[in-house]
Amino acid sequence: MLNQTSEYALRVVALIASRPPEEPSHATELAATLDVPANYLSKILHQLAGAGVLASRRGRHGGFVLAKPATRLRLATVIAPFEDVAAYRTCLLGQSACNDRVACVAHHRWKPIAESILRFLADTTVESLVRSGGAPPAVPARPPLSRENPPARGRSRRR
Amino acid sequence: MLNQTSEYALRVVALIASRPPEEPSHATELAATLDVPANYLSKILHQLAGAGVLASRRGRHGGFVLAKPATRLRLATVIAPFEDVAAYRTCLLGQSACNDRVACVAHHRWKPIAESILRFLADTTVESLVRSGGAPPAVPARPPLSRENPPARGRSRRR
DNA sequence: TGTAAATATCATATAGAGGTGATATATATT
DNA sequence: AATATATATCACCTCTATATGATATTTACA
Repeated sequence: MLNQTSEYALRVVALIASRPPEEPSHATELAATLDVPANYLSKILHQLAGAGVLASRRGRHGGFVLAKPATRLRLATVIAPFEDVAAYRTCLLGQSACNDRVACVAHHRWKPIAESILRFLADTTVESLVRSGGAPPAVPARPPLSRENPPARGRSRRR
Repeated sequence: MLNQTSEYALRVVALIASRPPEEPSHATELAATLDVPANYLSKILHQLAGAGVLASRRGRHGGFVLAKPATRLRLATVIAPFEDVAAYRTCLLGQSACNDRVACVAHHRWKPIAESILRFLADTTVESLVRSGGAPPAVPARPPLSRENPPARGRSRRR
């Protein structure tokens, strides 16, 4: 779904966000914890610092911290340096001329899904991920797809 | 979203499906119509034939037709040879251990979206795309995002 | 002031996606 | 049987994501 680099970026930012901001995290330790190539992660961290997502400090007692509160960090912002997020707005079939007026054959069916992806990335904060951990959200503010997603007639007998 | 090859596959299958099945479509003509590299498309067509999506006939008056009715061709089937569709079921953060029990921090928020993508690919038929063309579905079963997407409250006074 | 500990940067490697070009093979028509 | 018109197949090319490894630079502290 996302490219590898974006995945690393999200994971490392979430990890940093889960730690007390007093002492910065070291690149090598982060890499070991996440089981990600250290040198590669270094460059990602550097790019995230350049993008204003992280702040870095060099030298002894250096490391990385969030550049701003996790409550104000959106997933889209974190992956923006590595991924063309806006591309999800575009045509499923990769056609340049595809919009509400001149649409590819999939446009009207695909659009709501593309929008839900974009909204997820644009609205979800790093804080909300870290806060809930792996647990289901305490207040499921949004009954996920209730009407857009009628009871799956026929083929899925879920449990 | 999809890789280039999958996009070509969907487009070419939709194009073939839009034509009378009596006379098969030629690879070179399809490539020209879709503005896709001819040699590359040839290989894709061949793979689609191998996958049972298309039927091919060699020699003069040869070409490609659908191997079964468009009503029974799902998008997921068309792209399956080129894309690991099941990967969308997996973790947004690429973590191998991520499911309802042991979840990554994004799992419970991401899951409904991943499922809507999978459902779209698994349920949508080639016929439904071709039938509607680029037009919005005749019966707009779904008022797009009225409630899920409230008027951007608050933080939007940026510039 | 020297040194250890950290980030920053440079140079290179590798595999796979996407693409090109040429040739082999099958088939309908003459 | 010959030929034109198709698909099938083979060999190769190029660029980018994903790394790997080494070195340079900054900083805190003994």
